[in-house]
Amino acid sequence: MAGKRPAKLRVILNSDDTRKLILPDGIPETIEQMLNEVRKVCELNGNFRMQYQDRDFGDALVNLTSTAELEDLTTVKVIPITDDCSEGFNITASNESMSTQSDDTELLSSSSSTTQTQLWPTVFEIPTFSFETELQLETGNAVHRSNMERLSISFKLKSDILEKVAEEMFKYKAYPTDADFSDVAEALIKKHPCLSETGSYNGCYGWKQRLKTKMGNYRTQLKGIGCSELLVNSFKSKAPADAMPAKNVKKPKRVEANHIPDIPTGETSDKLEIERLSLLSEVKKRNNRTVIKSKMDKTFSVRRQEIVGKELGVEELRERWPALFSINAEFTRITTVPLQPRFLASLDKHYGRLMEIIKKKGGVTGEKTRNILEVLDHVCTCFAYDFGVRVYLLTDALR
DNA sequence: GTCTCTGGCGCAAGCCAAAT
DNA sequence: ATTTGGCTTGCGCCAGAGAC
Repeated sequence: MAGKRPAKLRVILNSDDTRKLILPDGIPETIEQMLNEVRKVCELNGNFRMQYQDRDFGDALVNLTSTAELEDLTTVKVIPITDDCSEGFNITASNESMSTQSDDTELLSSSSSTTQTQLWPTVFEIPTFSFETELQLETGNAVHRSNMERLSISFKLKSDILEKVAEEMFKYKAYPTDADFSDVAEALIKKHPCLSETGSYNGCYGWKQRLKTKMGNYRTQLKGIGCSELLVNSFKSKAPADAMPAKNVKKPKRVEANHIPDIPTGETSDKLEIERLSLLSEVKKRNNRTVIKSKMDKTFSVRRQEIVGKELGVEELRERWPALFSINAEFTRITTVPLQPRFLASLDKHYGRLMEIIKKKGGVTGEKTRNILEVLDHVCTCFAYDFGVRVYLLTDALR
């Protein structure tokens, strides 16, 4: 809100440099005046633009397009613009945590609440916390620099840190690995040394464990509000009527080629046959991944019964379960691991070639084919169970 | 106005089953 | 035996109601 009342703003230049900007004449009326004021007080050179913490979005940083958005005690952030129009921090430290992420990326990622659209970063960037938390961390870091004293962490502080970091991690992965958690915990301690802990070799083991717990709780929370890709993995989604429904659809162990799970409670072979028939038409529709995914999940048990019990041939199986032979859809269905398009394309190619060989000759053996099978088998072991069906069939066909 | 009680809610951590 | 992930538990915060 522009006005003539004196105002104070918190200006973030980088992680180690946050300043207080006093505006005796109030918040300027134009962006240009605002930029000049910051440039003068903070002694900045070069071009930059600004973002501010928007209360409407839980204090997330939003591009500043009008000074009317600002009020007394607002936190703003300076985003330098280099000559080639790309953004980077040439004012001070170039590795500042938020600097390399453009706000466009931030906006896109925050709007994508149910999918991980970005690859895990080489260097994980710790997000900006709430004003209160940042203030405490800033003070804590200053104390830590002078006497190595660690910050006493309140419940609220811990909670805010875990929440924001979990949100940031979720942008990349719903199920981060142990190594990912290590990366993030280390990044957290690196950015805020006052958070380091005694009792572990790198001072961040506790944070790693807390983040694991938080991520689990965060997933539960998201499931509660209907995050589809997490619901797929929950026990309840497999058989809602039972308290421990996972018992009803037993997952196969590794390399368990003859795995046959029971039909879930509340389902019958007839009902699942109807689902199978509807799948035949669903696979012909475009952009129908969600429906196919759901129906394929539902019919997993009967499918396995056919494959293992009835020993269907490849062609017959293809006719009955066409979705099983659509690699992209199937892979996306059975795994939450975001796969790179190149990787998928390569698998698609291998799989296509194998199918061609089998179709033309049947029972073909050979070194190349075996190598391809090895790749597929590895992928099946690493990523999925249902996909193993294909490897099982192909192995069978090549005998 | 303020103090106390209470119920609801959110959270981190504990627990347990399943997978490896 | 260890790890992983979902579900449960218990603690603490907070808002609202009621007593003084």
